[in-house]
Amino acid sequence: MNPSTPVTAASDAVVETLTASRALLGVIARSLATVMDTVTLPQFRVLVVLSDLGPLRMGELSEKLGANQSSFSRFADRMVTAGLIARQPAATNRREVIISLTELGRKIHHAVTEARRAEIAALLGTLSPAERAAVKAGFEIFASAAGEPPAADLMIVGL
Amino acid sequence: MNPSTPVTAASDAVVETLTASRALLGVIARSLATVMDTVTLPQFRVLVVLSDLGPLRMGELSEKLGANQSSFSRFADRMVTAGLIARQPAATNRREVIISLTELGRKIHHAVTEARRAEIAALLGTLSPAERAAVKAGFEIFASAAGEPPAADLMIVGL
DNA sequence: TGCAATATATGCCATACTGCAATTATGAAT
DNA sequence: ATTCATAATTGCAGTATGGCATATATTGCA
Repeated sequence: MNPSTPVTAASDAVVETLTASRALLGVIARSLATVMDTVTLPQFRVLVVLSDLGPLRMGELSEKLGANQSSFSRFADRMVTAGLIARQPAATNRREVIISLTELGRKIHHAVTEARRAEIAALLGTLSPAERAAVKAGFEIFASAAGEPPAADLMIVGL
Repeated sequence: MNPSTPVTAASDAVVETLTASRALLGVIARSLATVMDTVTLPQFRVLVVLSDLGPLRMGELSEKLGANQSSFSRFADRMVTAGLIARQPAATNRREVIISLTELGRKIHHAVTEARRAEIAALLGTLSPAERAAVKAGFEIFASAAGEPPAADLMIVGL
């Protein structure tokens, strides 16, 4: 088969995509490394969800995380003890409990996000403007074709 | 600030990169979803290492995984019981134990890799040849700037 | 008021993973 | 041959996560 056929060009693109995905996974992993002595991966996932969606009821939160409600209650215990989240009774309903990020929880989430952003910025900074434009274009096309991953999918790997 | 200044162009590229990284994380997560009832994430990481490097001694393997040697011995117990890996005494040295993938272990690793490849191929298949070329170019530039992530980094997230 | 539904928490228990210290088996060296 | 070093395992103990069934508190409805 001729290396310049569309089929080969397509599988080349697959290979490049897989390679790039490993590189990005490295960035993600390193961004997490600094906080892994303070939070576990599942716990960090909670920080992400709360950061994205704001304070949530216990039930809603456990559902978003795909966790058993009773398991999550104890899971929350540990995170409260660690000072990452706070339980507060709902204003309107005394049997509901609202979970929100504490300052520490917010700070940890921010640190990870920022580390990720900074590493990518540094990396792109080493490129020429033309290269950077090519990266932006390629990623833009890919991301719009792939769409945002459902939250449930990301939960699988705890990120 | 004018939206067409280099600075803005650069941060646009950062945003696109972060968005694409989430999309790729979704692909990775989904590829793992099917096997998560058979292996845990740390266990899958072992399959990856053995698949990349071939059979290894207990000590080498535990070191590559950043795990305590005694912890890993029991970790291996579970994986042997699950039929994912096999212990064999080394040919040259009766005190060394070599760990290798079983058929099942190999099959699971392959299933994940293949699922990942297939989803990306399908995704890229929806693009025009020009778009696909742009993706390939962008990812190629990014990947070569980022380099392969150290194995230790990937271990952090268990992938 | 009494009863059903809802939201959370607890009792109980099981598994995965982890580390430190001590043990066993083997190999290497003097 | 005895001693030292190396490779792996095991005893012991602890944390994190998970689920099922049950209990408690509160709300809403009849």
